[in-house]
Amino acid sequence: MNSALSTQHSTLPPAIFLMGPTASGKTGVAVELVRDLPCEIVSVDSALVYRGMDIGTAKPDAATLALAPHHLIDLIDPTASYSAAQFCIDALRLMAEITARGNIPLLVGGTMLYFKALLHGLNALPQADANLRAELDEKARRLGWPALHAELARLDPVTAARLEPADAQRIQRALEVCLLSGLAMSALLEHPIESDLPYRIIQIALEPGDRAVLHRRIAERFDAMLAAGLVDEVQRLRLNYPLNPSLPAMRCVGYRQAWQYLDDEFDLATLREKGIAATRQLAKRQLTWLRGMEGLRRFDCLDADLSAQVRDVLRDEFH
RNA sequence: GGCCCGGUAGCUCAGUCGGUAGAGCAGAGGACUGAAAAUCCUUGUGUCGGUGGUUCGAUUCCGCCCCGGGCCA
Repeated sequence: MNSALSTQHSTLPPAIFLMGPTASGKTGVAVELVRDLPCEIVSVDSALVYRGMDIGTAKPDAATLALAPHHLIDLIDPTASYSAAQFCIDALRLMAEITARGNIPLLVGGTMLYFKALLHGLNALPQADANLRAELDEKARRLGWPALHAELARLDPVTAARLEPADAQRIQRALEVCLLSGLAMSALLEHPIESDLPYRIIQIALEPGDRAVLHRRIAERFDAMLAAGLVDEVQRLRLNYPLNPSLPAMRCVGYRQAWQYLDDEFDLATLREKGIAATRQLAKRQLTWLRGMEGLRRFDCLDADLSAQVRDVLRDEFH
């Protein structure tokens, strides 16, 4: 049973999406595939882009990267920010380059918004404006986000209606789009997106058959991160960069909690507990994305022969 | 051994002047367009430690027992 995509667009070059929640074993599968197929890995992970954030992001180590190079890791300093739109630009460029070399792009990661944006495209919207965001933050500090939600209701009632008054991030973005473009974001979002990806995409999802086992893996991995020096890593980052806890990099799972621990907000046992809980919650959100996606080949990431199963399916696809 | 304080949701605890109980966290489900490992929404039945008694009715009052912690010996 071939997918509709593979039969309808058989003339297009192939690309593989390998998606899964944190701790599902994506990297292991990807490394196996690289040994077996002429693939190049493109990371689809909003946290792996940061230089110096290695332990807490479970970034593949040097030996693994030597065996299986990853594109789109270590792109920016933790003071900077990345975005879904920038990811799309970078990923499309890399996919074209990889294909031109005669290889298959293998996109691997857990940032489902990035996968979605790549697959379905993004509308033409103004990009983020740090100064405007700072102004809006300041205004929100004085008046509260519900007040800005009310302001949005005047500028863009359609968007305001679908956002909760407490959804600071989306209210801020919607106001930003309205103020920069002079148009309601909802109006801009009505334009059709031209986004036919010129690839025959094989989408693979890794999901745990038993959530409790994934939870155990998450706990073990977080303990390993602590043992490997996660707290020291964050301490080092704080010394080397002018960071603050509201930066996207320092909101990452594990980093946020280590930051609070270093600020004496709680003890080590609490850091562990909160770090593990935050990781579980991340995995849950990732699984919610996957559950709603269509056209995926789904695998139980807890199966012992997971890599072999995926490899066999891909071999069938390519022959 | 005696006295005191606890034992209520997975965890920390509140509460019921006697009418079978509710917060935070965790967990579960969901949303998702340039910060997305983000941001946000929904979701709380548990022999109220056990057992006798009083009572129309006990998780609540009384007795005994069990389990923690503390003080005195």
